[in-house]
Amino acid sequence: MSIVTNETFQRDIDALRSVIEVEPILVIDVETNGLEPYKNNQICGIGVGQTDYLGLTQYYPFRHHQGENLSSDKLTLLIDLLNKSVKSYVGYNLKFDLHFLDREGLDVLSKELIDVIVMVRLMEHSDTKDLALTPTGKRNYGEGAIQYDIDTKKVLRSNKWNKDFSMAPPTVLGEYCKKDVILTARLYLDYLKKIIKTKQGRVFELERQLTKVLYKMEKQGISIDTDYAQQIEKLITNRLSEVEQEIYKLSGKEFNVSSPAQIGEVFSGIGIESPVKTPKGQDSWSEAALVNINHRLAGLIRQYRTLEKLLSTYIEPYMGTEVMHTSFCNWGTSTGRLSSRSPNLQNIPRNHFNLKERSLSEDEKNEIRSKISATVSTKGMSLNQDLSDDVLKTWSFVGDESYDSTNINQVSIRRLFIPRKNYSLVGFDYSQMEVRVFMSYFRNKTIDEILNKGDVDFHSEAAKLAFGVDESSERFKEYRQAAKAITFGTIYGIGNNKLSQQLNTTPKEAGKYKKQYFEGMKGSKDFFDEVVRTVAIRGWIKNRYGRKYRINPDFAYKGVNYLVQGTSADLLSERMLKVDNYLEDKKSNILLQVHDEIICEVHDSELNEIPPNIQNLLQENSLGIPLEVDVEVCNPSWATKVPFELSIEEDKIDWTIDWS
DNA sequence: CCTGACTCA
DNA sequence: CATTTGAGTCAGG
Repeated sequence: MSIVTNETFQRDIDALRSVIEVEPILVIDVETNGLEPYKNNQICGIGVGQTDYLGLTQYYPFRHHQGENLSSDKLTLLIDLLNKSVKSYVGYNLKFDLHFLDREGLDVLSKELIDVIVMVRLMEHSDTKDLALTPTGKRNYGEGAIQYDIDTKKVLRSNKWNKDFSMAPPTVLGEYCKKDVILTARLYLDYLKKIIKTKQGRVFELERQLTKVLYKMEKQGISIDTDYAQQIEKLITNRLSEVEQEIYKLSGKEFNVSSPAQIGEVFSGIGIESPVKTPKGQDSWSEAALVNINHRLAGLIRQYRTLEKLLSTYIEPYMGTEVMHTSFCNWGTSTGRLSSRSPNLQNIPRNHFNLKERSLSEDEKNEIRSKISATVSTKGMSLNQDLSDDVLKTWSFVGDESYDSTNINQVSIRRLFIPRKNYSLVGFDYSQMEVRVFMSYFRNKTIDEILNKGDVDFHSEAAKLAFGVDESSERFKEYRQAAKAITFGTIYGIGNNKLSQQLNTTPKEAGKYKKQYFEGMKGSKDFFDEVVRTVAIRGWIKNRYGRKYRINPDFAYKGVNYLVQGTSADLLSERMLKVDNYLEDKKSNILLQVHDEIICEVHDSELNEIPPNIQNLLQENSLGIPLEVDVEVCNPSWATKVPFELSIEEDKIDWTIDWS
């Protein structure tokens, strides 16, 4: 009997105390009334267990809407015991549970945190997407091991308790929670062995420490300018209905502009078919298709989609939110990158948007034409006709990174993100990180010369090496573009077909460019071939941090991408531990990570000292790759970036020096 | 190539 | 009828 009641509490907590005394490591899982610890959700009960899953498991119910809850003084007693005696917590997606427990007074930061889902990621096949507890249990131990989950979910649903688990009685939810604890413990022990056996101890240690750093970032959150959110919500809604009305007018009827099927009907009504097909052969109404339709309706639909997306993804979730807390997953990707959820703060638009259509000068039209062809070529499309003025005009809503806060017709999503009082947001951005890591895999004299040039344009250097041209050549820009496409194509593992689309040439021609590139970029071909050969033979490779990738030999080319992206990711994770350690006794904090950059809040009193030190910490690395980090101050918001400069305090200036 | 959020069907 | 699922689209790297 280990659904704890008021009557058995003393005996149960004594039993718990004695197992912690023997081994101060505890598996933990909380049940809650929702998924948002920083909004109104709370725990309704706490499950604990030994890592030996045949040992003790208990469920302490506190806030169920039916059945027997423990009195609140008992919650205090339990938390006190944990704070005093436990050294390590083990959990499945552990940060989630800890955010809730933190609010109940649990000491998190002085403990060792072990997230089993992170361990599972290190061992699973790279193609495995669903790492949730029950699918993982099923993969490892079969259907029987997770039957309890299926059964309980059925009960919860039939009673309509599935939206809010605290509606269920402790007898139902407690048993369920205990079984989750047991399954977590079993996975922990098994995966610990697997990680040791595959010699991934180092990368696991990195991930284990990273878990706490991410936890701190999530808890800190980032401040939102709620006034600005309200302001642009209104502006965008108004603009959206203007656009909507014009779409209805042009198409002669009202319809759901979000529905591709209905867009198809409207276009066929005015005798237009899409120049692009979906993989299934239907008419596509994607951006790449709409761009090629010389009709104002196409431009307005693009605009409508963008405005809708802004509202639903980037504005509504922020309304009335003073501080936004994301969740970083260090188990979400097959390469080892982080991902960010609810909300995703790693895909906030960089560019601003213009809400007012204006007539364009010839210069502006040409600017837009080149913007369109750039957009189109990166998506592998070609532009097959010139657009008339009324269509071109619909493009005036596309902005760039130069947000102007005084222009009331511009809106920027990054403008929502502001520093706390007495802080500045400072961005630290690796320049060409993945290219540098790629080159580091086949370092030789030629490559080292490029890597050590400092702030260099890699694509130009690659063009020079591969095609024997220099800046004086008339066609240098084309060659540079080709080199850039091949570098990224190789890193991403695209084929000649897709490469030829990006280069706007035939696959055969693309193959020729690629051959030239590999010959000029000494060592790159050997590296590429070696990766493909290894994956094809034995089905796995390891990156520079020892992270193992199990890859389907039919897609062996993916290996290069995994190595480059994964090594970059692990390198940044490793540096984040150093930065976190450095900031421990400071007022400043890391807030976000966006794959090749971190964003920190730096206290005014530390603004001269900290940015250069973080820059140095990020540039150092155990792989000896020459890395360049740009430091930019984001003031007054994330929308505006200015290169960092030391601010000189007047009393430190030596006025006796004659600068003339 | 690697993601996550939203919408429709 | 409510809920889940896959595809399509688009934001970031």
